[in-house]
Amino acid sequence: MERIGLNGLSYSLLGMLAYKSCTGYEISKMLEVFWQAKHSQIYPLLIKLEEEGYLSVEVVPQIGKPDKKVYSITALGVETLEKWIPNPLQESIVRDEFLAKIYSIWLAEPTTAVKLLEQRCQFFRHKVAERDKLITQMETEYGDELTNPSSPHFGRYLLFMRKLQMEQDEIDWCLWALRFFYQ
Amino acid sequence: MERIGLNGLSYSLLGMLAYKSCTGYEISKMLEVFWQAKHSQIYPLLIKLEEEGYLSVEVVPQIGKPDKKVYSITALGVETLEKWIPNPLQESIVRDEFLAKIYSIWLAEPTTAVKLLEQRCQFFRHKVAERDKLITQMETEYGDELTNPSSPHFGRYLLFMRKLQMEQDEIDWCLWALRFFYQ
DNA sequence: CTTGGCATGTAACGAGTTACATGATTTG
DNA sequence: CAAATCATGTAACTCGTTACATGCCAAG
Repeated sequence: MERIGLNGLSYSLLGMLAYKSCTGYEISKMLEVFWQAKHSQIYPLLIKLEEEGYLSVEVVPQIGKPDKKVYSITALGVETLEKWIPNPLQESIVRDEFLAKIYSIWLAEPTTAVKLLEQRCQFFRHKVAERDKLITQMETEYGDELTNPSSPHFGRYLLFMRKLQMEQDEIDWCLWALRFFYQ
Repeated sequence: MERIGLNGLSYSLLGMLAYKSCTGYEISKMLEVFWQAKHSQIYPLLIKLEEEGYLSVEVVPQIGKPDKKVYSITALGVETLEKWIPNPLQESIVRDEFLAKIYSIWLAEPTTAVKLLEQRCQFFRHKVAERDKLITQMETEYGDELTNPSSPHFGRYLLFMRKLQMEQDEIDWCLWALRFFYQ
């Protein structure tokens, strides 16, 4: 089963840049939503995608800061993205130490187990709060555009709502699991 | 930030073997729940963990099939697992091509977009059905043990319920997203 | 005056996938 | 008779992380 074309990270970068032009630095901050990668992987890949014609680059000199390289997607890049969407879906990759710990939680002291669950709950409460703020911002800024399937904001909106739901769900489950320790 | 001790996959293997002894082949089938890995990664790691004293191994000759190696966790293995649980949580790794496609979905034809969402929905319906069957099986087999925090079945139960919820949620979200294409 | 943010890159290493290799039994 | 299941392993490769490298500015 040979993988043709680009890899998942490349498509993610193209997708981000189709929404708007930005620097590698900005991408590395925003990419966390669906494909976390470190800058050491992103920068070389942007260079490669630019060399292959999927992206164009403009160097913006700055004072007091290093120059920045603003990448934009090319016509070839957009075409490549569009062709990728109907391709068969790869199974998603999830590697979650927390779930691994849950599997072994019967070995832990109840206090340790409770701490683990409460920690996770706390973590996701913060996530939900942040996400909520972002979504409200988007709603006031773009309104009806968000639910229009051909607006560039649509995909972003769907994704953010999905993440919010995931995070709220994680909290619900933690609270459900904690009940077994209090009775 | 140096990582001490074993890696996530190693702990996952120890966790599985703490529940019950099994072969690398069996592990590779069950591991999908929280840490997918191919047999080519699992077999060498089991050998390494055995050499380091976390596991013991018994070779079971078989007729008509290759001999199998049944691994069991040692006292050192259990101790190591127990110490790992209270350690600070690593952030979970999610790399999901589907979410990346959602981000770029505004570029696709509506029919392509709808197909993508329906495919995903279908895929998770199957998952839910399978998971449901497994959970019902566990419930009839182990009953109250499932909700007892010190039973070996407890972690497994929590995990399976979490996965079920995740899968049902994915369906709900797909249906929600599909609505924007029908009006 | 130190921590964090902005901004980009390379080198060495560890983690994970794909393909190669073998071989009997059962099921369609 | 082909495909799937059981069962284990190695080699070559790609992907991803950690650490190294640089340097200015703003805030506490």
